[in-house]
Amino acid sequence: MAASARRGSPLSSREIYGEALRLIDERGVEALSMRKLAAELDVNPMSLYHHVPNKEALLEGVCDLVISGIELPADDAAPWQEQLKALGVGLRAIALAHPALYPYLVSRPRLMRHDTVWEAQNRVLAAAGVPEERRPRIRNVLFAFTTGFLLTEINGVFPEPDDEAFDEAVDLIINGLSAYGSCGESGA
Amino acid sequence: MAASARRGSPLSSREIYGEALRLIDERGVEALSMRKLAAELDVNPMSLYHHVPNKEALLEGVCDLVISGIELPADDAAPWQEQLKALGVGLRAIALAHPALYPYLVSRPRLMRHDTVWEAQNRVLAAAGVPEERRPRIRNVLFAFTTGFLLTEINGVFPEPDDEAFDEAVDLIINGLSAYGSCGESGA
DNA sequence: TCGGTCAGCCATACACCGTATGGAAAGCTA
DNA sequence: TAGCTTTCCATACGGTGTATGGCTGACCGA
Repeated sequence: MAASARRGSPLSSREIYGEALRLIDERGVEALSMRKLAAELDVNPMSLYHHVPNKEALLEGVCDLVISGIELPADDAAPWQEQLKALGVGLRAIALAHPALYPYLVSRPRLMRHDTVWEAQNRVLAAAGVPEERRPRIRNVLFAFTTGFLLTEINGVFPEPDDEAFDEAVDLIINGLSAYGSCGESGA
Repeated sequence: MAASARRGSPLSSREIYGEALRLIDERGVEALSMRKLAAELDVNPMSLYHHVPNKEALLEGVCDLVISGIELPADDAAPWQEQLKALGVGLRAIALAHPALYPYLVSRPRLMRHDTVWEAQNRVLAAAGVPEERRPRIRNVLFAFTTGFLLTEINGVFPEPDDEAFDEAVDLIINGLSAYGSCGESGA
């Protein structure tokens, strides 16, 4: 492996994705360019193309990097209302950690199809008493509501990052889901 | 007003916005460029800048154009559940009519602060029995959920445009809101 | 040790983008 | 007719993503 003329070690796609994420977090998605990224890595722009097919794939890789780092609380002992909230908090943490990337992140199916998120949300729905055959669709709705709320929050459409709005949103969903169970057999 | 060398009548910002919207609907937001737009209008690219300060403002104007065309059903006689659904249907119509623009549309405060939408949603919350002091925040949540669902649907994250998922989403919100009223004084 | 192979890197170039600048042309007012 | 304003356009600059093709140095079988 020919080392870069300017760097000691050769590039890796992991390193590229990491630096791209850093740039996005710092200056926004549209400020990211292959040239700037290459400069930041002390490398010729075209060198990136030996590890990443194009910019689209670069962003995809950055999304994967973030998604792979998701850690969701999985406390099956807790009542489903608390689990639901914990799930929301987990997703919100990602949104707040990478607000610039988040709109891009939720605009592709990757996050939605992520196993950890899928299973966690499905588990909550089961605990809430949602009949199995309705779970997939309701879980899609739940996902859409969650990311939609976070997007709106991130985009600054709310007056400001608003913890109370978040609580209100969680409550609204909890109340909504309660009706799907056997009419009131809630835990907590 | 000097007429264009190539066209009969002079440009107008309205005409520019309209054509831009057409291009966006046809080929997507990122396919829109000042040059292509000018070509479509049979005009020199720089001519656009006499009616629109920059591309950012162009998109803003396109959003305003779409928003100004919103027609929401305002049937106060109907039970709030039906009004809520009608509201959702109205917003969904915009999303489905301009799927390419929609993500851009909801990423800025314009739509959220739109009077017609604001008042209609607030009215529904009032009819649902939500206490007045909690209405603004809950209406923000409602807005976020609605646009979030539509965004997810538009982005093709769902298997396909899914009317049943939409119904499920509406039901979930209705159930959620019902808990805010006087515990069960629902119409219809 | 030698020669071949090849992954990794880079220089150049192309087409496209948004738009700053400044000048030409057409209409209105006086 | 003179001047002013509005509209339009030609040119140019610095940025973008990336196609193309050449270089270089590490590895490997002989």
